Amino acid sequence: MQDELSRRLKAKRASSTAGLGAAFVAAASPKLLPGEGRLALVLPATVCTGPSWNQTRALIEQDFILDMVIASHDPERWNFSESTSLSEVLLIATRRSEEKRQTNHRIVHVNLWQNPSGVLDAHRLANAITAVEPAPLEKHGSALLEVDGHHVGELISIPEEVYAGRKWFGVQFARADTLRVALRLLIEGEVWIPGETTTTTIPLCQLDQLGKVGPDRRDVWDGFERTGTVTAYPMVENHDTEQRKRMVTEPDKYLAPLVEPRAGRHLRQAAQLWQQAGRLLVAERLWLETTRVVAMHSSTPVLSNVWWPIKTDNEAYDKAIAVWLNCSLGLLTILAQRTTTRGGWVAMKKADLKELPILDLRLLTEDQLKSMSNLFDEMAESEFERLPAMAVCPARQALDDGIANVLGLPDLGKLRHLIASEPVVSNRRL
DNA sequence: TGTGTGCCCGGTTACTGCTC
DNA sequence: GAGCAGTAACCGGGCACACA
Repeated sequence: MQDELSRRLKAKRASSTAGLGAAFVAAASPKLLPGEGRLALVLPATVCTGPSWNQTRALIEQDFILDMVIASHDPERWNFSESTSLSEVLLIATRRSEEKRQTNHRIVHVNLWQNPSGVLDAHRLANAITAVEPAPLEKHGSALLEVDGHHVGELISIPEEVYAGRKWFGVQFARADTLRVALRLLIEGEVWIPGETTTTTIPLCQLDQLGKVGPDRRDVWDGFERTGTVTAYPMVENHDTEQRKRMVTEPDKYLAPLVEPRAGRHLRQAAQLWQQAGRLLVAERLWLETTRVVAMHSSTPVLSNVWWPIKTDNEAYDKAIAVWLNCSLGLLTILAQRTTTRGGWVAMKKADLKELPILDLRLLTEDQLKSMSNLFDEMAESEFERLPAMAVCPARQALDDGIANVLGLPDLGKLRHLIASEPVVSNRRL
């Protein structure tokens, strides 16, 4: 794995846009001390936000200290390299001896709302970065980047220890306040709405503590073939966002177990795969701009080609989790945990889904759990707007209000607006 | 032609059970 | 317990296809 990452890192470094990286390194990174060296890397966002994020960081931190992470939230250009259109992240790190490492090191995140299009623009932006003191994560306020009278991004600094055992959440949101809401929820279990002085604590746990995530689409393909004929193995097929508007779904296809393995493949035992079928479904890959629901509930256990089936031992849990993941707080956790491929084209990897922080239903009162389940039943047939319209979507508002009522939370309207206007969701510049 | 969605190749890594 | 083999679990990403 390390060898593979080394190869990919070197390949990526060689193909990166030298002008942008050089400009940032020259103007925007901290001054070097004698004996120190500097490294600028452009990496695919999948490397920083996907399941291999920890190996990537370990590789860099063998000899370097990460100083700055620059991410583009510009829908017109998610990339820094000329050779790709996929989302990328620019890292600036310093080779520093062990004794010179600071104990209170902070990583500066630069989240660009407009990605500079050339070397001269990059220089001006880099100079602007040096002129702005990053806003600390722990405090309020924004450190806006201004070039030619236009705000083109934000700086926020995050203590290194916040990232212990966690992926680089700092690249996931364009604005500091959205990031603060997400991190306070994920790390502290605190629901905080920007502008409010109080917070509400809710119990969270990992998704795999409440249910088991089922087989991926490859496994299903290696054990079954799809058919319109009724079999003992129902499935939910595809993710047409014009069809998937509700939290409730029914099987719409069937699976027939393979007798022989597909060419060049091992046969997966259908019975074994079927043991992992679930009533709860969570989107495996999605376009944030078009998607309406990220989790659904089926009346019977199913497998799927584009949804993760999740098997719990409690149908009330299935319904409550579907409600939670589709409300603004659940969506925020999905966005934070996502693997970015290109802008709003994102994936929920199995490893990330298992660790996804969700409401710990085991710690709710019986009445609260019943209310969550009832909320699902009441809203099962409601149609949701696409995520960019979630701020004005009556169904999403009703869902948020219902959750807030059950858990004693403040109004989540401001959070809906924040999420809906994130460029990765709206596909529009801030 | 671009966007959105789905298919599936060609693997690697993790896990498990067996033998010594 | 170490080493090994077979199997299960999992993945990146290129490409196909429908449709506007």
